[in-house]
Amino acid sequence: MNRDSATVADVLLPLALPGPYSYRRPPGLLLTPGDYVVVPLGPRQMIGVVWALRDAAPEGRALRDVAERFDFPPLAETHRKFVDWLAAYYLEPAGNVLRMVLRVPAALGGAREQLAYRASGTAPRRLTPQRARVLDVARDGFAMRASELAEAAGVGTSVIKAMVKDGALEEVSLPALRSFAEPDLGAGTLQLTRDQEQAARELRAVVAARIHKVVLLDGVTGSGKTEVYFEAMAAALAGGGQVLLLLPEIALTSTFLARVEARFGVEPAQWHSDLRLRERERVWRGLATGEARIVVGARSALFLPWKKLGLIVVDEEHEGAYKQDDGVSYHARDMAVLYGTIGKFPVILSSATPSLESLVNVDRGRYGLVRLKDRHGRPELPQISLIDMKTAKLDSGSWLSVPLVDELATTLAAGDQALLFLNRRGYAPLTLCRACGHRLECPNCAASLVEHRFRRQLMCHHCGHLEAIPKACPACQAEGKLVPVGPGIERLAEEAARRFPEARLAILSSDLSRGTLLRDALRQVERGEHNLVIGTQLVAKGHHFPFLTLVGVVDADLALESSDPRAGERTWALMAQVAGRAGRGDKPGRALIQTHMPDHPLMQALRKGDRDGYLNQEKSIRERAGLPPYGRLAALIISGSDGAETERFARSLAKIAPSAAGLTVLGPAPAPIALVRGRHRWRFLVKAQREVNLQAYLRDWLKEVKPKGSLALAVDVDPYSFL
DNA sequence: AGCACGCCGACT
DNA sequence: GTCGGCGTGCTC
Repeated sequence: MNRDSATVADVLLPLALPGPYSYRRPPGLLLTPGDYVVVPLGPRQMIGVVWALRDAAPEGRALRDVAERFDFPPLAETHRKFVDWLAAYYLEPAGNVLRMVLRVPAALGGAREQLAYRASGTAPRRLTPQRARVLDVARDGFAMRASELAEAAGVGTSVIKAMVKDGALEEVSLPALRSFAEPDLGAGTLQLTRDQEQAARELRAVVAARIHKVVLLDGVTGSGKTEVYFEAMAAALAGGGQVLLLLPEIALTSTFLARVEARFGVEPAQWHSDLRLRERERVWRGLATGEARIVVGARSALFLPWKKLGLIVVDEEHEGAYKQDDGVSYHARDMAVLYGTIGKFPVILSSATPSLESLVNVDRGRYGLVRLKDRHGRPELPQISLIDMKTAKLDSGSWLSVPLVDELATTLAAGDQALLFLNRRGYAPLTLCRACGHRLECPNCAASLVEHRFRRQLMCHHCGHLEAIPKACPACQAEGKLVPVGPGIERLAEEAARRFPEARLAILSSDLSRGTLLRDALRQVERGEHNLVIGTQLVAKGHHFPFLTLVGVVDADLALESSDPRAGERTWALMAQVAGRAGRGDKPGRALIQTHMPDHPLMQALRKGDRDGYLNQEKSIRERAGLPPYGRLAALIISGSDGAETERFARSLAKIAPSAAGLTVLGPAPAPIALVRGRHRWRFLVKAQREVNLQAYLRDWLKEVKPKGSLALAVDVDPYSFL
């Protein structure tokens, strides 16, 4: 395409439109695909990206002019393809995906010095409600730009201007954005074991070949995978590319970042949800210009405007948290692989408990495999013993069996650290009335309310609904008859404190509020300031507790009870990871697992440490059922505020489902939790053979469907959660 | 995502 | 009689 002669620019806007909109290129404005531009849309101006240039205008439509082009490096072609492919894969409008790229509003503004405002300490002459809100925001915050301040306070910028004039706000100029230093690849070269060196050599060779290839790096906790993929990162950086290290959000700790910094001699750019706006802006710009070379980030870092990515490492690749909604529901590991395919660069998937998907891709020869043994020659898992809860001694009102209590006592007496794992937040998952049997339920969801005793509230874990714990049963009005049923970690902590009054207890769950509180608590545990740790699954993820020698799993059956076909695989990973927390350099770890199903193949495999045996069995079950990774799935969720109407709509969809070879439509059926946030939910499951074009089928089926009123239809390609 | 247009309830 | 609630639909 001759760019100078092109008269029409197709501009993708960050909106759920069916495709790019066409604008006229004003003479004198040179454009190239990928340019960030401002275009008029209805009454307002919007930022978009030039997706294509053309010579001819479409028939019968008067085009409006591109208003402005930002003086900024264009979005790379690879990245634009990535947006298009991801959109097609998940049946999302491309504009919705672009929105995830353009999430940093001010980043295009320029690196110039910017004015910001903060409270001066003097009261304004007149204190209007608007001004009070601005002061509220400005007082405890950092200096903010006028627009940010206005938005945070919910006022117009004129209020800010007037307050500056009044002396209530003072003007400060924000320093220009800090620049990124060039990594020093020799800065922290690490002494590798022979095993690690061999693995690093293989990965370096893949990176040096500059081709697309996926390699699974499989090694137990403590085998030194991190040091090995650092070497691959160094090779990619040496080749001039940018590098992305993806981590589950929870594993993005300062400890981990410090390791990266030590190895590469520079502070890596980081990307996660707690980042301040200004830092976001800095990273976004740094990546687009190519100045920033390394990003350690959570899943949304994939959408940063990479100039030239040369390698993605996905740590903890099995982690289910990689599939979640950030506006668009995508699987970050799968999309990392897709990006590598488009950008023709390698992708490394690292895990101590690889996903079945990745292992099957290794079997098929599509992925390479690099396996690392434990540094100390220890087996993959610490010694695991099962406690059969059908026969074990258990005091009444207690959740810890006698053998587990004995082990805990021994461990604590020896001055070691122990961990009790229970994947359930709150005090009790269920509250019943002893008089009439009534169960306390969420008013918006078909789910029990969970008692949170520390907060003195009942909480719904599906919609966040909170209410006070009632004195009388809401059904029969009987007083003092409500009883908590079953344990959550708060109740477990109560028992632990009763049994071990001397222990220094730590309770870790996502209730600690995300972010800094939790990070602090984890650091205290790492330093050994607590000797008895009680936690939900977040303690299993990527944290190293150097003093821990005993792990007790209070209820291993919980995760197996779900209707999700990946339940077994997930439970294996969870148990292996929790158990893997135990043990340190000189002392072997031990894990005790309480279960009502000691004969279950999963439990037996855990006891024997037989990962491959268990996974082979799991593979054959999936293969026979045609489930992923041997077949493909998509879920269709129909929801609406009226139950009958929602069901009718779901059934009408079933009637128009086209029939196709190699593909089965199951449903509609009420979703496992049929009511969430006051919305009734029905679900289809589409099961297809691998070679069937599932997306094409879904597009064809749904092309003329327009949900009316409160009805909504959502498509989940490759579903992970079956809610 | 905004923003307008549009059709039904409570107010100066 | 109007103000305004948010459902529906459009924006090159």
